[in-house]
Formats: sequence, structure tokens, C-alpha cells
Amino acid sequence: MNLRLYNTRTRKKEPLQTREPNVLHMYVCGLTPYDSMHIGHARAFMVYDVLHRYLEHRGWRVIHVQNWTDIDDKIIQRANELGLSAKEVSEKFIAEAEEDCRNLDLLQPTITPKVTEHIPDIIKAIQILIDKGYAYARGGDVYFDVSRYESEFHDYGLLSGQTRDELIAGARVAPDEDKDDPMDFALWKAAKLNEPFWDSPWGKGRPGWHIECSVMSLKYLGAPFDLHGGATDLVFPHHENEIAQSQALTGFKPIVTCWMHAGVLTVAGEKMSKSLGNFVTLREALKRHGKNALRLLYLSTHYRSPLDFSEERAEGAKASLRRIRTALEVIQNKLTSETSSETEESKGRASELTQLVEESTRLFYEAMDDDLNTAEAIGYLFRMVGAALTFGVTVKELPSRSEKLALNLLKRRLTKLLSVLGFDVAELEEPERLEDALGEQLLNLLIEVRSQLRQRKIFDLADMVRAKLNQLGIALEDTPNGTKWKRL
RNA sequence: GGCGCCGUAGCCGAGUGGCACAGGCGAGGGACUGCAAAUCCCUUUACCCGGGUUCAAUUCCCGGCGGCGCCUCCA
Repeated sequence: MNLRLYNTRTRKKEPLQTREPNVLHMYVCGLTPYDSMHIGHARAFMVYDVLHRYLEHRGWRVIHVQNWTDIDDKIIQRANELGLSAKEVSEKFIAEAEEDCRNLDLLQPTITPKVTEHIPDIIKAIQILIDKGYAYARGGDVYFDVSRYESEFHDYGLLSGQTRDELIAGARVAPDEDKDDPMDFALWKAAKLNEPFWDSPWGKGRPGWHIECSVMSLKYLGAPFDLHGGATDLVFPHHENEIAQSQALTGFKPIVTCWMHAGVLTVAGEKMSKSLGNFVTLREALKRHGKNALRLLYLSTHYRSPLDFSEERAEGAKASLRRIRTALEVIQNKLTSETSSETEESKGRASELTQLVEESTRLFYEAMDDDLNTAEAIGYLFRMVGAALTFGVTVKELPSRSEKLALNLLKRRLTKLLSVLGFDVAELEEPERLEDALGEQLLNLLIEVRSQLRQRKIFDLADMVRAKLNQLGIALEDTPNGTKWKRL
């Protein structure tokens, strides 16, 4: 496999290099569970989901660690608002997010560690940093000493492309902080009144924001490890600080071979975020558009580009999906029909079709290998879809044996590659169902009555049934094989 | 202000030093249909601006203009 990925650390596309052949050790920054997961989070996670799936498809093993930052200022604030404990808040939103991720068909990461279950590890790491001279205690807080780190490692700011001096210019110090240098950041924060806390050598408190990722990634993946992911908005300060901590702790440089960052999701050109309040929850989007349409929407833009979300685009994705669905249906019809005898024309069509499938497949893999260019890769899948649809209409005679073989190849290849990208092919192939069995029976009854009306040429009534069902969100299509319904 | 990314048809969105095969959505026309829908065929056809490098630039370089992200919590 020749997968090349863009590495934020080196600003280049590079062949994927791993510690062990055909095994990827990957850490992905997860959520701070203080509110519902939104479709921006899902976009980032889907990038690593596709990487994970693609590598497994190519015979790799993926060790995928994704954390929960389940103690943090925002969780404490939310707990106060809701009158719950911090633990109750994080547990509630973790459970919700896990359900949402399942519903989006995101692969379960191999390990999903929580900060609150690693406090002793974190305290130990902070102590090591203090002992090595990379951190200092002030009151009940502990800070990481960036200038000391920089004097040893000379790479602070490398990831975000800024020098330490440039960063200082923009840095701010909160009024109650007592740091030696504005660049220094908290490893341990003393507990204020009524805040949850753990005992530590520096008094009651909780971990700072970045240390948990250093500790948990090193604990589960070892050092150095292969790939670290997250969205671009984490590059600074989170990942920059994580590198400093982890390298100071272990002495390895670089601590992570490849840094991979997903572009953020925007709405009307502005980043979707909880603070801006312009977010759509994943739950809501799944309900409205379904997992396959959302996945198609996400994967039709390259993962590093910003993705501007809109209802129109989501509807467009749904329409594209219907095209795939129709193509699979067309193929199925051809495959189950009778076989005609072979002719020169049928042989020609079959070989043309086979050639198209093989070429599209080759190009699909090339696109995926080129920094997971799913947008391009999906284009090749639609070439197969288009070929199937055209074949379905332009070839009037029954398919020959070789044509059936070619169609069968197309179908198997298309569904295989769709599932590599994480699409639920079963859902695409299944006839649609209503969740309510009685409702579905009633619908079928209506369709039957309407067919009778059409046979007796009472078209105004037949059309009324169709129009009214349309208003209820059910579309009817009269085909040579009877009337079919689908949801709008 | 600093760092970075981006500016391709009506919209979204790949891609490329050599006539732009992406792909999807939408719109218009035709075929099909009792009428529709779906599908097929046709049409709608574009590289922000100005310099430079080059035989050749949308693609590389420089400078604008515009947008976005980060520099502060953020996936």
C-alpha cells in the first residue's frame, strides 16, 4: 500500500510510516462531554474512521485510542447550571455521544480512556516534569516551563508554525494566574471552592487541559507513536503543548511521527462551535438526513478543507444517495431476469463494463492513497453508478451471461468500496420500510386500490392518492414492475 | 498585526506545467409515462486580479484583492 498522508509537523505529504509494519498506533483527540455532540465533531471523527477502515481493508491492524476529557472548566460550569455533579454531566453526555457515534456508524475506537480514571498517572507525570525541571509549582497550581523546554528541545511552535516570541505577543494571562512566563501553561489547577478535586502533592486540584492527552497516549501507545489526530483548531495550543510535555517526559523527538488534522465544519462560512451557538447536533442531523447522507456529505469534501454545512447540501447528498440506490436496484433487476444468448454486442458491452469497473477501482485506490482523497474516490464510484444506470436503460434486450457477470462484478465492487468508506450498504440495498408495520400495510393497501383505479382509468382519484401521499412525505413511482414507494 | 489554508461552471466540489473526461446537486429541452416520478440523452462549461518564470500557467514564483481557520475555550 502506498498511502501518503499530509503531516502537519513537516507540512508535506509523506508515506505513512509506522513503528511496526502494517500496524498503526493512532491517538485521536476526543470530546469534552459537557453538551451534545454536534456535526462538526462528527466530521473530525469520521476522518479517522475512514483512515481506520481503509487501513483494515488493506490488511492493517489499527490501534485507535480516543479520549474523553471528562473533567474540565466547562463541565464544572455546566454541572452548576444543571444542578448536577461534574461526573453526572460527563457521564450523561458521554452516553449520548457514544450512541450518536454508533448511529453514524463510526467504528468504536480500540480504547477510550477517561481523564478521571488516570489521575494517578497524570500526577506521576507532572511529578516527573517537576523533577526534570520542566515544571514548577505555584500555590496549588503547577505550570509547564516553556522557556526551559525550548532551551532543550528548540521546537516549541513548530507545529503551529510560530516562534515562541510570536506566541508570547498574543498570549494572555488570567488575573489569578501566577506564571513565570505568559507562555507557560497549567499542568495542574488548584481547586476553587465547590469544585471537584483530587488530592495531589500540590494540594487538592485537577489536571490542566493538555496533560491528559500526553499521559494517556503514551500509556496506551508507547513512545514514539505513529499518528496523532484531531481538528485543526487543536493545533495551537493543545497539540503544541502536548508535544512539549510528551517530549520533555520521554526525551523522544519527535514523539509523534505524523500529525493529521481535520478541517473544521462551518455554517454560512463561520466555524460551527458551541460558543457561537450556530451548531446542529449530530442527533438532529441524523434524524433529518440519515447516516449515509451525512457520510456522503462529509466525504465529498477533502478532509483538510473546511466544509460548509447547509441543508441544501444535505439534501443534495440525499439525492446523490438515491442515485446509488437506484443503480443497485437496476442491477438487481438485470441479474434476476432471464439470460439471453451471447452476441457480439453483448460481449462488447460486457467487456466495456468490466473495463470501466476495473479502471474505476484502480483510480479509487489511487485517490485514497493520495492523502485520503475521498472526494475524488467517490467520483469514481459514481462512474460505476452512472454506467449501471445507463446500461439499465439503453440495453433493452435481456442480459447475456457475460453481461450478468460484468454487472455482478460492478455491484460487488461498488458495494465493497462503499463499505470501505463506511457506508451502510445494506441500508442502500434494502427496500425502504416504515417503522410502523400497520402503517406500511395501510400504505400497501392504498397503493393496491390506486392500481385498481388506474386500471379502470379513474386517473383523477389515482392522482389524488398520489398527491396526498406526497404531502405526507411518500413518493409513488409507477414502474413496469408495479408501483413503488419511497420516502421523500 | 503574526502563522496557515483557500479562491475552478448557477451551487457544491476533485484535479492538472500542454485543447479543463472529475463527480454530485440544480436549471432548460427531448425520450419514456394516462399524467407524473424515476431513469436515459442533449444543453447549461468555469480556473479572483496584476506581474514574473516558461516554448507553454488555471497549475510554479511575487504582489494585490477577497474568504476562512488558528494566535483565547473549541473537534
